[in-house]
Amino acid sequence: MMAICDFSTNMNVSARSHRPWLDDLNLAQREAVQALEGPVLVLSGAGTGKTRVLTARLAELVATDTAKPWNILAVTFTNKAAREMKMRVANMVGPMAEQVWLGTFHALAARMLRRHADLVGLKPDFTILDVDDQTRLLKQMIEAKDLDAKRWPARMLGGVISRWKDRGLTPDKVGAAEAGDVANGRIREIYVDYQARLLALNAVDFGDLLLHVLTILQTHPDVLAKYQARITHVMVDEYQDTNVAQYLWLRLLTGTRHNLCCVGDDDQSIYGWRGAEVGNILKFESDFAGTKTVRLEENYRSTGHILAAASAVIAHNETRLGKTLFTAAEEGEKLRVNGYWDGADEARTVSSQIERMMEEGGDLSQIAVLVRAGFQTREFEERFIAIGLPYRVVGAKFYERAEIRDAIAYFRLIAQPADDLAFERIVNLPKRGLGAASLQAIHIQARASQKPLMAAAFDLIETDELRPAARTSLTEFIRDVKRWRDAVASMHHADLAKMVLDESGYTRMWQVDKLPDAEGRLENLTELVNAMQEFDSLAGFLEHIALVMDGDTEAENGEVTLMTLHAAKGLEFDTIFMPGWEEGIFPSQRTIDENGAVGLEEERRLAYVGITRARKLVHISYAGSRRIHGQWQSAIPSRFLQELPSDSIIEDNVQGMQAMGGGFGRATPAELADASHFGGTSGYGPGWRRMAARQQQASDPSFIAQDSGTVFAIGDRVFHQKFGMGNVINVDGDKLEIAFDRAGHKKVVSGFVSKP
DNA sequence: CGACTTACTGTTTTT
DNA sequence: CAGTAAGTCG
Repeated sequence: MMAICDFSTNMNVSARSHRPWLDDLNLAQREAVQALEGPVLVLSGAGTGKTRVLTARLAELVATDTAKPWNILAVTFTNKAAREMKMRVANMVGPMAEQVWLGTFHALAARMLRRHADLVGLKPDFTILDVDDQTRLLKQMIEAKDLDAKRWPARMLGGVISRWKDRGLTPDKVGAAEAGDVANGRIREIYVDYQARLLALNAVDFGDLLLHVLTILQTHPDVLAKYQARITHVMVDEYQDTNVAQYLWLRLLTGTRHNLCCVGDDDQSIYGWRGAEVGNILKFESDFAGTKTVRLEENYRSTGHILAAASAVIAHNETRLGKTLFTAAEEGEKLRVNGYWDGADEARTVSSQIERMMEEGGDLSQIAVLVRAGFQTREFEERFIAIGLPYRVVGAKFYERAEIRDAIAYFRLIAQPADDLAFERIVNLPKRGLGAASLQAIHIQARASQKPLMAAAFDLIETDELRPAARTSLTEFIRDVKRWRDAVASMHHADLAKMVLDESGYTRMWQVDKLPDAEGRLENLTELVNAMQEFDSLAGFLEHIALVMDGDTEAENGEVTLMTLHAAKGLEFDTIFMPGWEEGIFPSQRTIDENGAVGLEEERRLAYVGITRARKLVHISYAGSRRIHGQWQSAIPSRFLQELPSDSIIEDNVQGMQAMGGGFGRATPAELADASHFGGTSGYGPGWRRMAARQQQASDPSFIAQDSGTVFAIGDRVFHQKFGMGNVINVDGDKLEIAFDRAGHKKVVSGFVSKP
């Protein structure tokens, strides 16, 4: 600690002083850390100490006085990564770290754009729209253009436009061929209008943050020159995930100096569908002459078998730069590969395995279940709830919940009077008797007077355009908003937020709501208000939520983590479970349909990412049949299973899977597709029989007899081993929905509760 | 205008 | 199956 303080006050001699971040680096890491000038590409495989290299290099730049902190631009993709880097650098070089331009692409771009907003026709207080706003805006345009909204859903068109923005294409740069026949060839026209509409709203979408800055840098040499003068050294994390716009942005800022250090792993590029361009990392060396390439190949995370498995799988990809991971660690346990009868069987067995690990003194927070798609978490959640296993789902996005977005719309309307989208969202929420007709009238007024909806509404209530009831209601609404707006200056924004939610009737709307999740929504609102305390202004808070969509993902102790493979990137656990390795699910059928071989390779990288998350133990599994969209379907084990090296895995076919003829390797797809293969020797009946039994139970809405003979009804007082006392608020088959006194609302299988 | 019914459609999602 | 979006009726 002393050394750090010392150092921060005495940095000029530091080049020769002890630099602790250089200790314990391996040769390759040290090489990367000390290559301070010119283009540097660090290819860092999973678990090779990438973050360490990045932060050490940043410290080294400052310590050797190669660059002043304020000359350094360090870019990450996630706020989490930015936060971590900031913290670690601060630990190394002290408070100077504050001076580094460090943040996510979007946060840095937003900062630049606010500074130069006028150059692209925006005001500095522009609103950052999220995908939802974007979609609603496009929907309006599609309707206005008389396009078939079914054939051309707003979400899809939004996707097309976003991909263009990812590639740095403003409407004028989109080629005719590019547009193809999307929206009957009118997609460019929509793009043009959409951009105009955003400008009129003084709003930008995520893609615009970068695109506008790009435009500014390209068309205003003076502005560009200022940035280039200030930024002498650039560092980029997760370079394999950059899109073309980000690449162009980096190129412009790097100027002719080319002091650019990019760290990434082409084998972990899993965001291609979101516009990430693996090509960026693949062509780095030819892009920047004289590139020094450093490969980090020593893995400090996983055992030999895990590494061997991951390497074998990823070796099946054609398009890669190629790295050979190695470790000094021992071989460790072989990967377990299990086949199960169906999804429920899989969830049940995985849960038991976790329970057993717990009994043997394992740590739940060191276990993660990684799935391909979000919907797959459900089966596990239900099982975890049933046996009372504590878990958390990563990626349940707090700020995307309807009630949070509604509340934020209120705040936005207060902070940004011209925010038409916010106005539309809440003008009739809670119901104020302002339906489609009233909104229509406001829209007409707004268009005629070229004013925002709020201002137009104000004009409208002076006329007798509206029906008396609507007029009174709207007058009241406007009066309220004005009053809240006046209170901004005199109140703390968190208090104001609470007041707004109460006075608008929004809180009451949920209080009187009888749906079981209403209570949870109210809790979320309270949490939102609490979260606002942390910020020093309403505007600051709104900027934060626009750019930071990750809620509190703080890992708590004693919980199994349940998440998608995408969400797992960058994390590590002792034990990883990867269920659902079946054709169609993983690799995803849709990715293959849409992107063919390229898509398949991205899926394979996902498998690589998943396996390499584990330090000690990997459990991979698949089910013989699965219910998808309510239909039972037989499944074929994933092709990735065959790519696992037989020396590093143990096929542990359990529970009646002997009928599979020795496992996934030898059974032909045709054999596997025939569900009867699974049924023969299994102790479980055929799927349809269990289904039928379940449906019969479910048909009686309020009562159900359990094995124990206990009958539960709505209103019953019950006891659960893990959650304590509660009241039954809903009965659905053998699933009870219970309002626990202390643990909140949970779904519980009736066998796990008893009447006191 | 709003409550209710029927049809449809289901990935991944750092910001 | 289950959640949503559009459509219909009072």
